[in-house]
This record gives sequence, C-alpha cells and structure tokens, in this order.
Amino acid sequence: MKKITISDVASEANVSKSTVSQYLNNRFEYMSEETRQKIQDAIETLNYRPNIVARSLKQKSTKTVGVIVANIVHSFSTQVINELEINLHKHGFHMIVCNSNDQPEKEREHIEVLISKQVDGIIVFPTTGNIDLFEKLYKQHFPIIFIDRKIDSLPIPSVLLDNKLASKLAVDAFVEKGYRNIAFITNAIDQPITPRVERLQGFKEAMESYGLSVSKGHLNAVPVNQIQQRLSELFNEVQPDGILVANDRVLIELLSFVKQKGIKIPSEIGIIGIDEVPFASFFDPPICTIEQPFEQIALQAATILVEKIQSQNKTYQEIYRFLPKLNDRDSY
Amino acid sequence: MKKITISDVASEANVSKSTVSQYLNNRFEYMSEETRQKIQDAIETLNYRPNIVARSLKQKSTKTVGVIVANIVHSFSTQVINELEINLHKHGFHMIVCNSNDQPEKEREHIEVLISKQVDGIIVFPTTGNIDLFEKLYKQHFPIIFIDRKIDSLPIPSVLLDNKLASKLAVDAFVEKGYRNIAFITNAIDQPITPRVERLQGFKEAMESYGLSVSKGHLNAVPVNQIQQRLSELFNEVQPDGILVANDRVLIELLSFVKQKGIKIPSEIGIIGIDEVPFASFFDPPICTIEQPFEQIALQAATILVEKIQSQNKTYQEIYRFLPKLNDRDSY
DNA sequence: TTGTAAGCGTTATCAT
DNA sequence: ATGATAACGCTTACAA
Repeated sequence: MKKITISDVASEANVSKSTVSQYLNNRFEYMSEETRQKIQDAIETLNYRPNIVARSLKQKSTKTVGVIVANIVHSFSTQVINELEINLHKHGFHMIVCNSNDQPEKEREHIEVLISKQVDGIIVFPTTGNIDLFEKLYKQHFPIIFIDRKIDSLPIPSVLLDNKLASKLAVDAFVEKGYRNIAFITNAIDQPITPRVERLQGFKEAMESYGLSVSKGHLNAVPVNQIQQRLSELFNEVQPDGILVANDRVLIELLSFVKQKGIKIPSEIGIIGIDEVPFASFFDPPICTIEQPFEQIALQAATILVEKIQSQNKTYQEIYRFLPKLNDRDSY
Repeated sequence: MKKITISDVASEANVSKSTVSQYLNNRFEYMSEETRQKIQDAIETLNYRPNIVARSLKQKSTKTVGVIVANIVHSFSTQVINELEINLHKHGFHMIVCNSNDQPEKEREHIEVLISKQVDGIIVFPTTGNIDLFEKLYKQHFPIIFIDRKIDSLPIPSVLLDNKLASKLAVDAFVEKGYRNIAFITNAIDQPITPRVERLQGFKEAMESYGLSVSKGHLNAVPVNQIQQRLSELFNEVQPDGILVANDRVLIELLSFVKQKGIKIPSEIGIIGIDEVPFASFFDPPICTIEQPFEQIALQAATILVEKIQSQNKTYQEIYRFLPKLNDRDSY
C-alpha cells in the first residue's frame, strides 16, 4: 500500500518530474498534446493524487485557516461556523475548528499549534487573555480577524454586531408598549467580553435616555448556573415588568424559570431576547427576539480574511458593525 | 518578517540542526545539560516554532482528521461536531470540518482533497453516492469511520443510534396511552439515508406488532419545504391522533404548523419527536422526545478512529449501536 | 518543449 | 554526545 508520488507518474509516463509538475499546475503552454495525454493517462492508471503537504512546504501556503471559537454553547457560534465553512470553501480554503472554551491558555495553545501547522490565517472569537500574542501576530502581519468580540487596544479587524443598538431596539420596543421597570440579565464569565459588556452598556444608556432608573438590581451578570436563583431574587426584589436577556443561552434559562414558576408571558412579565432561536415563532407566546445577521457577519469575516491572505499589506477598517433586527412578537 | 527555522536555532546555539531536532523531540538521553540549555535559550530568543508541515512531510502524519458532515441543519450534526472536537483534541488531533450537504459530488471532492492534504483519517456522515470510493479507501486500510449512517455493503465501522428502537420507544409510549391512529413523518431527500429509513421501518414494525394499521398515508417522507402542505393533507385524510416526527428539523415544521392552525397538543394531536431540542422541557406543553446519546456516539467514533490511526491493521466490529432514551413529557 | 538540480524545514541514519 | 547527510514529495529556475 505504497503512496504514489510524482516520480511514479513521471516514470510511468516517461517524462520528468518537472513536466508532471507543470501538468499538475496547468502550465500547458509549452506542452505537447502527446505528453499531456501520456501524463493524464499515467495519473489515471496510477490513481495519483498530489501530496498537498509537500506542496505546502514548498509554496508556503496551506489553503487552510484556523477558527477558534470561544463558546460553542451559543447558537450564534455554530451558525457562524457553518457559514464560515461555506464561504471559505468558496475560496478553496479548509477550516480547522478549535474551541478555546473562553480559556486564554487553551486559546494560546491552539493559536500556536495552528501557526506551527502553517495555517494561512485565523479567525478568532478572542478571549481577553492573549493580547500580547495577538499584538505580536499583528506586527508580523499574520492574517487574523476577530469575530463577535474586539479588543480595544488592538487594530485587528473585528466583525461584530452593533450590540448597543441591539439593546436599544429592545428597550425602545419595551418602552413603546409602556414598560418602565425593565431588567437586563446576562450570563457572566470572569472576563469582560464584548457582547456582554456592550449589550449591558447599551441597555443602560437606552434606559437612561428615557429617564428610566437602572439600579444595580436591574443589571444582572451571573454565571449560567446561578441564573435561576438570580431570577428568583429579581422577581422578589426589583419586580420587573420586562426582562431583556443578553443571548439565547440566557433566554433558555429564563423561559425555563418562567415555566416552572407558572409566570405568564407577557401579562406578568414581558420578554425580549437577543439572538434568534428556532422555536421563537411558534412558542406560546411567540418570543420577540433581536436577530444577528450571522450570514453577513461570517461572510464579511471570511472575505476580509481571504483578502488579507491574498494581499498581505493592504490595510483594513478596524471595526465592521452589523445591524441587529427586531423580530417583533407577542412576548412583551 | 522571515520565518525562523531549525537552522537559525542551530547557528544561534552553535550546534547542528540534528541536535536541535533531538531537543525538539525530547530525546535528551545523550544531550549535555549545557547544549540543552543553549538550545532552549536560542529557541526563546528567536521565538522559534517548528514547522509542522515539514515535520508532517517527513513523518507522514499530520495529526489532523477530516470530518464530513452531510446535513448541518440538524442539531445532532452540530452536537456531534462539538463533541468530536473535544475528543479528538484530547488525542492531539485537529479536525477539518467539511460539509457535503448530502451531495455525493461534494463529498467525493472533499474526501479527495482531505486525502491530498494527508489527513490521518476521516469521519463521515456518508451519502449513498460514493460507495466505490469508500470501498477503495477501505481496501487501502485508510482509517475511516461512518457516523449516523451506514452503508450495508461496506464493512466500515459505523457508529449510530438504534433507530428502530427509537421509533419503537415512541410507538410504545403512544400505544400505552391509548393512541391508535399514529402517523410518521420525515423529511426526505433523494437518497435513502440510514436514520430516515430505519426510523420509518422501526415505526412500521412497532405499529404492526400492535396490530395497528399503517396505510400509505401514515408513512410520510417529503422534502422539508413540502412538510406543511403534507401535514394539511394528513390532518384531512388520515386524521391521526398521534404523530411521530423523525428529527428536530421536522419537529419544528410540525410545531409551526400546529401553532398556525391552532391545534391543541395533546388533546387534538399527540406529538413525540426523535432528537432532543433545547426548548422541549419548557414548551407548552413540554415535548416528549427521544434523545440520542450524542456524546457517547461522538466519543466512540473519535476513539475508534484514533485507534485505527495508531494501529492500522486491527479489525473492528462493524456496527456500534447506541440506545435512544425517552424523555417522557406531556405532549402526548 | 522537456529535463536537471536545488531547495522548502524537518527527521533519521549513521558516523565520529 | 553531536554532526553530516540523505531523505520526505513537491515546485521552480535554469539549462538543454
């Protein structure tokens, strides 16, 4: 079960390796129809497939990019991964998917191995713990794009939602229907990641723009396993009439809580969630969501990464913001 | 921005390339503490990282496997991909994810490029259109595992649900509660893929074991975009009291239909779905689902693939079946 | 139009 | 203990 190489093809076809190489790279200009045919036949009979590893070594390009996702539990992550695959494939790139699980050490390890594997670029949902590494890569002009999150001190192109607007859309909708006592809740991790921070901030600003109070109790950021408990407290203390949840993961916790306590939506509590979920439209009541244009986001990220790879020293706008869309439904 | 190579490290440390290579591969037996330290320093000051492409060329192993998923829209696919990443990473493997979209030509193309990229093995949700290719790979002892689906004529290890039992669990549950007129519905594509066929067959057998009639109208396999229409017909003609849906994608169509028509669950129609969905437990009513142990399935697939890679000629059991679990809830 | 030979960055064999 | 040297399979000047 020996591997067929270009040399085997060459001798089978009675030509030299270089001629076969020409053939493989479609340089037919100076090739006689005869040798061309001979090579083609040889390839067929031997069932030859070029070794891309060898080619990559020579050409310094692997046509492979790394994707490091931070938090696979959000539907946004998987949606983006799927779209990235589609778009990268269009440009002939493969994608190695890694999961940092929001741990900077894992992220660093993945990045280093990916670079050792000579990927042509990476797309990262970055943690906040590897700024030095990202900075080094940036200075080396290594193609890298951030998605979903950004790091303010780094001029690395970042593709993400207009998170503040997302919160504002929700607050606007709530306020227009007469809600005043609105709470915000997000799942927290130990680092200040962009979507959470911006959605919280956007919520606060929008509320203040309406002159509505946002006490400490209105702004909730707790680990996912404490959300149920925090919701209990929230309903006892702040007694909100509306809740904005920061993402689909939190929405699930909230709906679960509401179901369990027999709380009525929207009469007893109004709900709006950031991130569209598959059941939103046929839930009872249908859940109002703020949807991210994940196809556009993934397309943009893939496109600028590929451009960066193909022409190293162009410069790029730093932040690409995409607009959220309100799916107005009867949950508030 | 030149790349640092092993030669650079060698001259920086005043030793030969081979010694550096020894160091890199942890062969310290015959190395003096002094040179060891010199090399370590050189690596640090130069910020050297070995080129894994070059290493792969030499060693004929890329520590990378390909994963070809057929239908990314099913939650099962993404769940499995996530788990595969976790398990493969434990063994030091990276994963290149591709999407065949149930198109044999795309599948073939992906497999061929992956092999050209010298992946050490592949995990496939196979279409039915590349049996010759799979057979060839099998004969070459190329490590390959099927997941979710199998191809009867090929002795390739396949890891999948006991689909017939899944249907049987649902029928048993229905029958026990007094349902008799039960319909089955699945999304169809042009090929006879395993889960659909087996779930349909399992449904039929289970029904027959109870002496219940399964007319043509009870067995529905239609493309996803025609499901709503077929449901209309179903409710007019067969007028089932219970429906078993073959997967989460179809469940969403069904719930959407039911909502739109104002049909009551479970009083007017009982529902059981194969595949657990995130909203099942807090839906109104909670949806009874048959859950696949996707962690176990992914673990098994990753484990035997890695074993196959590491010891080429062991032989494996052909089919690994995993047991479905009924999440009994009030939708029927 | 085709062939020779060097080189990509490693590892492996064999000297020393 | 360390170093020379030849692979690995391909591309690419350059020569013929």
